[in-house]
Amino acid sequence: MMSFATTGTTPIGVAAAAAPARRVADVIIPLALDTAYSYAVPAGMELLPGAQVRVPFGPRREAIGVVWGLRAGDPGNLKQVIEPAGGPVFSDNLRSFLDWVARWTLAPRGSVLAMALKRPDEERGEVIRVGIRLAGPPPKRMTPARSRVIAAAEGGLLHGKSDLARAAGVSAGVIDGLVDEGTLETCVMPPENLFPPPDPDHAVTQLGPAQEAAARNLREAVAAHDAGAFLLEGVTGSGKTEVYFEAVAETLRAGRQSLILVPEIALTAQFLDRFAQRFGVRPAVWHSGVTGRKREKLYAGLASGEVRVVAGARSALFLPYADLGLIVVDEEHEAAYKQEDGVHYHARDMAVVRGRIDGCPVVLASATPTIETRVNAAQERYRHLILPERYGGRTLPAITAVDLRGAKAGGKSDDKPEGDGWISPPLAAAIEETMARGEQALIFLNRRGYAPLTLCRACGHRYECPNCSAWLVDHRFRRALVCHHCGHVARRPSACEACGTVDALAACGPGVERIAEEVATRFPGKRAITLSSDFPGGTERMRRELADIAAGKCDIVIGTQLVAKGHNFPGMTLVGVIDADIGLSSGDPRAAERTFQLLQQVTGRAGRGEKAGRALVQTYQPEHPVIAALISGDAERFYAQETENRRLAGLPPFGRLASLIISSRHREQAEAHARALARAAHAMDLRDPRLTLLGPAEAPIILIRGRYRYRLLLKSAREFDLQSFIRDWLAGAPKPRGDIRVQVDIDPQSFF
DNA sequence: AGCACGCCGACT
DNA sequence: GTCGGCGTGCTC
Repeated sequence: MMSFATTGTTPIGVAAAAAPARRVADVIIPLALDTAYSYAVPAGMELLPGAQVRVPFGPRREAIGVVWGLRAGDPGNLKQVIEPAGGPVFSDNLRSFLDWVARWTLAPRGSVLAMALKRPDEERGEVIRVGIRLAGPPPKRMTPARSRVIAAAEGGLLHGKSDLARAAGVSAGVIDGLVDEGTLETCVMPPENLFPPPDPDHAVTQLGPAQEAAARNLREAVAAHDAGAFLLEGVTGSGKTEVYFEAVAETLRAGRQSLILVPEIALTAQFLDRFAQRFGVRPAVWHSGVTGRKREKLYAGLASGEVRVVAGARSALFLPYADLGLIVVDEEHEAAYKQEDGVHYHARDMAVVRGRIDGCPVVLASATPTIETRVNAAQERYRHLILPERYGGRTLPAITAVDLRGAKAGGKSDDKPEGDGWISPPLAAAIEETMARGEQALIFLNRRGYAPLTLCRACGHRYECPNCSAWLVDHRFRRALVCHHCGHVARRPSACEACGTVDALAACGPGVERIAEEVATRFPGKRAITLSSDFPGGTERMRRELADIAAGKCDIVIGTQLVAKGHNFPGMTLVGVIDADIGLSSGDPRAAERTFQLLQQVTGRAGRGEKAGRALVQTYQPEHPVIAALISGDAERFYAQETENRRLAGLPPFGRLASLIISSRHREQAEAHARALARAAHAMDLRDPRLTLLGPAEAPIILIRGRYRYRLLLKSAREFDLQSFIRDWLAGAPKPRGDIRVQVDIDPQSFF
């Protein structure tokens, strides 16, 4: 059944000839396996290192893997490579990069390879596209629809059938009729060129002096194949995009490829059109939603080098480029660059590594760079390019705090919201004024649902998630209680589940739905819309609503962090923040920085258009460094303080944070193993103070996709090799029994 | 990730 | 007796 009988033995007829090279291929299979498996290379088979091969795997399976190395050696009774599998050859650079990522993330090499092997499912034949062109005399009976079609088909050019029908405003039936009459004829259209080459000199932009200086630096780095990272920092509207477009242009002139990494939500038509204005065509786009034939063609086009510029989400970083000459990471600070399932990696950092390995510059662009990137720039690991000015002298919105503490803390008591409302009198007045001027207002509250806590008025029972003991959030619109950690959904009961009292559920605290209710009663007749990630009707409907808002068809927008990024609302002149303190006490080491950036982004939504904007920020902690920095606009000082805090706490970028994720299908097992590891880590703290166990010993266990997960947080001094420590530790720790898995996330971005 | 092997409860 | 549930471990 297997080929053991013949492997290692030369077929009789060839035996007398010179001994054939005995070659062994070490192959990585794109499964969660770290080891390379060795296969005999049959005599006469041409194989290069990095080639894709079909190999037997297990008793009755085949797999497509990548040759990680070729060596001379005794094939013994190894199985044989079945055949080369076509597709791009993975270059030495790419394999080194994938190895590096696997080592860094402690992920199996096969899992990392799988991210680069987005293999087309099947080689499918070219679809024949039917074209239509004008061929004969006008039809005997002319109708208005028919004349429109003929007018649209004028000039003898080829038209796609559906395109032509759309252009003429008729159905395909009219065209079929004209084909039958002989006026039109069908023919085979040449395959569509999906990726027309961008033209570096299509529409050269006039740059300001600071932009020009930055662009010159980037052009030189591209031309010199200078493998280094740049931080390109500039406030919104300072022209960062134009500057890195110049680096893309230079890469195009050199005939090499550019990768522009963009957070997936920012891959909008707006961004692509901006590229098209500069380069004549839209860039190729890669993200999880690009599927089927388009994905296959793009994959092949990148590997052949034919596709010159790709704009992609983080997964685009792992593709087999033929000749990568530039990587741009736009909006470097975006948390979307962190992959938190499967292989845990941060695309921004991996981009810098790929640039090193491939020998090309990496540009990190942001208006609000993260602390780690700022420090890398300050320590001159990254070169720092600054665009200090906003285009056209437009000003940033004026931000004021609304002190909610009331009289006892010295604030003005009349600033507190009345009764059971959440909108304070100053904010309400500001909304009134904005409405009176016919402008738009945005009310921001980063909390989905109606109320974050539900309890029974009769017995005080709190509704908690049965899986992870987090509070269940009241979603009145969906008539459900929802766990925001694990997604558990329960019907909203009418009687208390503890004491049975009917209609005694009390909602505590505000969520966006509750604010929407308050807006509806306080501003009757105003058109209001609530935007959050559980918006009913999906992305398509959301997109339409956003377009309506931009067109001014809405007076008041109530939203979660969804409204903070990406979308531009030109008519928005007021932003009200209901609770700026959310997130400040979350225990997340990045809480302050995160909150600051979020509030900066959302208040920055005011006054993007013609008219100046302002923002009112409701808070119980007006003196908190985050709020104070936001009000004063002194971001630099805030970052300096926050950097110092991190240094004192030994957190990134001055140390490393890692979380061990322990997961099992059985809650008790996950708990027991996590406790054992925590004890081991604690013992390690005492022996080696460079490594510390952080966070609450009793972290919640949460259920994600059928597995209970526990997160153990560690920090270590920068020079301490956390990865090798964890590897050794896992090797020495009592073997996890059962279905327990341990994963590692270096520099995790979020903590519950 | 599959797929086989194996160890327990339910059935012709 | 053996069919099949899924828990466990291996794949050059």
